[in-house]
Amino acid sequence: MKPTKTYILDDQIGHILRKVSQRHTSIFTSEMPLDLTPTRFAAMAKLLEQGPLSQNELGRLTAMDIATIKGVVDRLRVRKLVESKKDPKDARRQLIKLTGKGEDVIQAAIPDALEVTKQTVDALTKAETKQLLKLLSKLL
Amino acid sequence: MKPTKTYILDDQIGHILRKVSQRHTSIFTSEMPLDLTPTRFAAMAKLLEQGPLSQNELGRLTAMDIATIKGVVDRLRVRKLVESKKDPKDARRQLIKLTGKGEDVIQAAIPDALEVTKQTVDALTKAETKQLLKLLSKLL
DNA sequence: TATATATGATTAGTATACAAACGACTAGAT
DNA sequence: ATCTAGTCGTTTGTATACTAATCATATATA
Repeated sequence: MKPTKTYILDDQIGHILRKVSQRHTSIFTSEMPLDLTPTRFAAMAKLLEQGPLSQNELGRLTAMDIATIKGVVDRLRVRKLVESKKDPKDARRQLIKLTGKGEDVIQAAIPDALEVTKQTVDALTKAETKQLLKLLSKLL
Repeated sequence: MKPTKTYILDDQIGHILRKVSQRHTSIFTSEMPLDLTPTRFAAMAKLLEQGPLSQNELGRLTAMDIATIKGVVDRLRVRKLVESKKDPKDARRQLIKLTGKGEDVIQAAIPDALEVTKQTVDALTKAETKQLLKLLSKLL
């Protein structure tokens, strides 16, 4: 008789990753006083870091699919946090850049985001956090 | 003059978690030959583990919001992988259970899911994997 | 130059994910 | 017995996330 393989969902790395990500999102939502989601924040933080980028570039740098980044940029544009204009060098591209308001918002949000990171790894020592980041990075 | 805090997106635990989760989902999608998403698989695996459960219970055990688990169960029901009936003990509840087909499908999928887990942590030694799971579990 | 290939962006469709508001029902306290 | 607090489930709305199809534009190369 063929033995049934045991499969305990809660022991699987994928399920654990999902739950840890959920907790992070939850911390982000409760700690971020501005109307910013994790992805909207990520897009703006990357624009602050890198300056104007094409939409696809921004997506690649924030690990968002081209369809996903489009929605994120659209919602940021509605809120006047970013604006886009044609790239004079390449007619296919839309250059996305922070507005003045967008820059103010992201600057104001960064301390809160650092606090989110801090709270997320609250249960770990500094050494454990470093080790965790090292191990996770190996999985990319 | 107030110094601008540096914020490097790629160093933040939340962003790294998101990317690792994306990679896991991608492995799942390519390795799973059946028409199963990670959440559909998780719901069925938990039903196999625990037997019939109410919809809300199933959601809690799989870390899905009540609105999310509803959609997942609906889609599983359309595919005749689960069925629901009134709980005779509590008129509010719908008891969700695997169908015969559902049981066959989840049993067949388990080896593939174990392979997904294996590939996800491929870059780590056994000891590193154990350490990673331990650290992640502390964050829950 | 002509063409093949690659890249940028949009759209449609499916599937999570969560908040908020609602109605139905249970169980515990009084 | 009734009131109340909590639970179960649905629905609506917003926001990711990815696939596939499509179209426009660039670039490389034959």
